[in-house]
Amino acid sequence: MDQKDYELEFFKSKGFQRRQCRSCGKFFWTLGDGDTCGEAPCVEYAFIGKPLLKEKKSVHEMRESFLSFLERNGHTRISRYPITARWRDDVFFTQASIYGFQPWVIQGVVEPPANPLAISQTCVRFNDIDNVGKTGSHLTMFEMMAHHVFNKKGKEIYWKDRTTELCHEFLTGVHGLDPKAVNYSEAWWEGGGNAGPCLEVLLGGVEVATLVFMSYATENGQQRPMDIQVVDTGYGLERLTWISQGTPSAYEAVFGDVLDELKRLSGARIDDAVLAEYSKTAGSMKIETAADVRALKAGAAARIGMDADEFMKQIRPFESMYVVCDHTRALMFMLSDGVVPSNVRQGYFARLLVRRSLREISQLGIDRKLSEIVARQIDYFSHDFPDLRENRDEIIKLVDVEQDKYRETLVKGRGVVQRLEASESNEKAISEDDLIELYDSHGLNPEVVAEFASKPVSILDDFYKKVALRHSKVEREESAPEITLPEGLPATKQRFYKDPSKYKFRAKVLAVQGDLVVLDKTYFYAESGGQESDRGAMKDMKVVHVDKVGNIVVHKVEGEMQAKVGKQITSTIDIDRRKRLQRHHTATHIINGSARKVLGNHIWQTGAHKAADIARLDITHYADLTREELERIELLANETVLSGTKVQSSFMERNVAEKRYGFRLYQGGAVPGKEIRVVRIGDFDVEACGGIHCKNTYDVGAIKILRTKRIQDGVVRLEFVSGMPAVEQMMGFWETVSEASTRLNSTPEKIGEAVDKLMADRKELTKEIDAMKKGRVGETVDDLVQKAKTVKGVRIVRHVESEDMKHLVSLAKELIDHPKTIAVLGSDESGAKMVIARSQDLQVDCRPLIKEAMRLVNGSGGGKPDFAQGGGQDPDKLESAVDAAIAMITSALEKE
RNA sequence: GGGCCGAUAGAUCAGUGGAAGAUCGCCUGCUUUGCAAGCAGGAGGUCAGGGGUUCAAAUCCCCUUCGGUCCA
Repeated sequence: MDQKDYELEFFKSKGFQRRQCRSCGKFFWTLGDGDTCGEAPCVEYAFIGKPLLKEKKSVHEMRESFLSFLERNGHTRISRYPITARWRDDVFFTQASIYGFQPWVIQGVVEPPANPLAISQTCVRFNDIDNVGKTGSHLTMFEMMAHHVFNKKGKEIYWKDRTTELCHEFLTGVHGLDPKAVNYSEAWWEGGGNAGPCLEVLLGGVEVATLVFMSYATENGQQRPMDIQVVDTGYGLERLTWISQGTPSAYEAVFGDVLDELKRLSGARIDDAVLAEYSKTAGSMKIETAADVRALKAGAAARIGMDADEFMKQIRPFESMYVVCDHTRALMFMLSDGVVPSNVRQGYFARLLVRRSLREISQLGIDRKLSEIVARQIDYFSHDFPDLRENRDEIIKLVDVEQDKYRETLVKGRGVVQRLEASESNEKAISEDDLIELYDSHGLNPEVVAEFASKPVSILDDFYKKVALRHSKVEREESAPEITLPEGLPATKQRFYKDPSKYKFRAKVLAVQGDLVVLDKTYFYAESGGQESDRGAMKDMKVVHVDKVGNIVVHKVEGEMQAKVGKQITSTIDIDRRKRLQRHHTATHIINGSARKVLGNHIWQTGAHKAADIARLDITHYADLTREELERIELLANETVLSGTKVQSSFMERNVAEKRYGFRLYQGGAVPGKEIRVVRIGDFDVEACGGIHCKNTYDVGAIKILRTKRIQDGVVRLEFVSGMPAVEQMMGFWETVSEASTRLNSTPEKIGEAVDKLMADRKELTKEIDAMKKGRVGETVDDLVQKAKTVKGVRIVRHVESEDMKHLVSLAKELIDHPKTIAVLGSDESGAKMVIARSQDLQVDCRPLIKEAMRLVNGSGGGKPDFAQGGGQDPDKLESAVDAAIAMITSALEKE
């Protein structure tokens, strides 16, 4: 950290002084005369009960005051990005306002939607989920308000001074904060491969904003200056709102109606002073285990001279209500933005929120569906987020489905716990290992297990740490090495949007690297958005693949290199392939639109792939598709094809497009940039998409859905074909069916009946065969008993035939029902098989006998003393093995 | 993406290498005015699929598929 980074003109001109916190040692800038930095734990919350801003604001008012203040100061207000960061593969959720601009805008690949801009970005973070409700300020979902500037060389807009000035003006000018009450502390920020100095804006014990000046990119542990210097601010909407109201906790300030409703339903009461005291202490402590929380609460209780148990009893329901408020708000935004609860990835976090909320609601004794509380959240927030109202029914449906799934898990879990208790050999209670297993494998947390168990269960404080130990960390696999191109190549001019029917063109070769060719312009479509690349020819070389590296198009060729840098070269595109890809891409949009119309507004694309011969689309949905739903989707898709609707692809201002079509645009993930390409199929489907499409739905020809598959909980994959492949598929089906029906001596229409008949016949035959076999055993038994030789009053039955083991066993069982009988049976079917069995009135141990006899056929055997089975490899020696066994039995009997 | 648990009759589940089981449900008969219940009998299985080990695999090992669950 370099002190010069923080010596701002703004500070000097206003008379700020640089001081060092006597408690934590941090340096900070201030107009006041305090000697601490101004953040807990160095100071206590100073605003509880005495708000620092001139007026109390709700979250709605605070957000609006921030955004309009920036608008007045030359910023363009843009809409929030979805909470699920579909445009990135390194994170699941939008965790900060800057996420919407990473990586492309920050790297300079695409232009920002506006510059400078103002935004209030919905974010979720799950790392502190255990602290939610307990600390008074932690939230899983929050809004990060921000002004961002992207400064290119020679086109600087503003940097540290103006940023800090805006912040200071917002707090003191707009909200009447005493200029002496705010400190700006020096810090260093790092994240997502970038770094830079930052100022933490500290106020009343709380950090209300961070002003980051992103300056460096970290590569291989080295820092180099970024091409674009980024102002990355982040203002905590909830914290500012809290400070403006001075309530005992942030939750009391943020959740308004919803919290009131929960208080009414639960009937819980608490003295504000108790809450305030708890909040003050909670804010200054790091919570790691359940024991920490207990110590914290005991401390707070002592300070207000209250009994610790009584304090806990009062606090507990409030913690539960805060958790429910926070979780349901986060859930509402996640579900609205297209997360479907699931057991993996993003969906898991939605599930987590639902299950945690349900447990707290049951703790509170509130007998309401979770969706009813979520509905209150929607009502409270939909004025500022109209898409919430639009998706209301879907959100509620998803919550209800998820609540049902948890109920099922609990029903199953109850059975597991009961069986576990029943199987415990002694009277021991459920062990710690059992608890971990039940949680990790069956989703039952210890509290739930304790409820199900008949005996008391002891729960350790470090339970969740023990669970974490079972999940060893695995190194992330490195992705394939990137293609390295010569420095300084200009962006390739991509011409296919302008003239998608141009299949032959000349262009200048800019670079050749191995089998890769870069041109100054191209009509080849590079693989992106799930659409495979074009193929074709470049002079006599085959173009086998086309990729985009940054904004440079790279053609991979096969054959002797004919491209020469600086020379023109002629290329042709494989027209048939291109047309198939176009059809499949347009068909994908049509299927997506059909699925949403049939299944509901929660349907989002979560993946797609368009090849020349088949396409697939993954959609978010909470259940398998029924046959009827599938048929309706396919029917609607084909009706849309036949409607002959124009497919319009055009570039639009991002803000205009969002205003007109909403977030639905971003099916394939948010597309950054000032201008986005919008593909619109009438009123049926509108998506931001860079792919090449048909001009009219007619051109798609036909769509045939081949199969659907639930690829994970919450995601359904549809595989389909369009155009000629659709016709080919249908012809193929027909051929298979008619051939099969011919073989069954039937017709395609009656093939079902024919199969039924065949199956019935088969079953009957199997039964008859079994019955016949059984009958024969009965016939043989008497015969064999008659013929048996007798040694000292014991019958020894000898029988060798060619039957399966099952037959030998049932024969032996019948034989030894006779008194004083030993059966020695052999079979040479698939190797040598043998059974030696005796009636209950004899003492001979059959096991050594069979072992010894089977040694002769290169095998072994065993079983019970009265019934032994064995076998070996040499059927030729079976007879002598049987004889050997009988000889052993005979000599044993004679010795007695 | 990773860890763990699991897949046996229509359902819920037993079954530690030697003939595939229980309970509920289903069918038939008896009983009853009818229903519930009871009694007697019966049907119902690719032990998820594929390899391997073994004389012998539902059972042990490997792979695949599917489900559940925890974590990222």
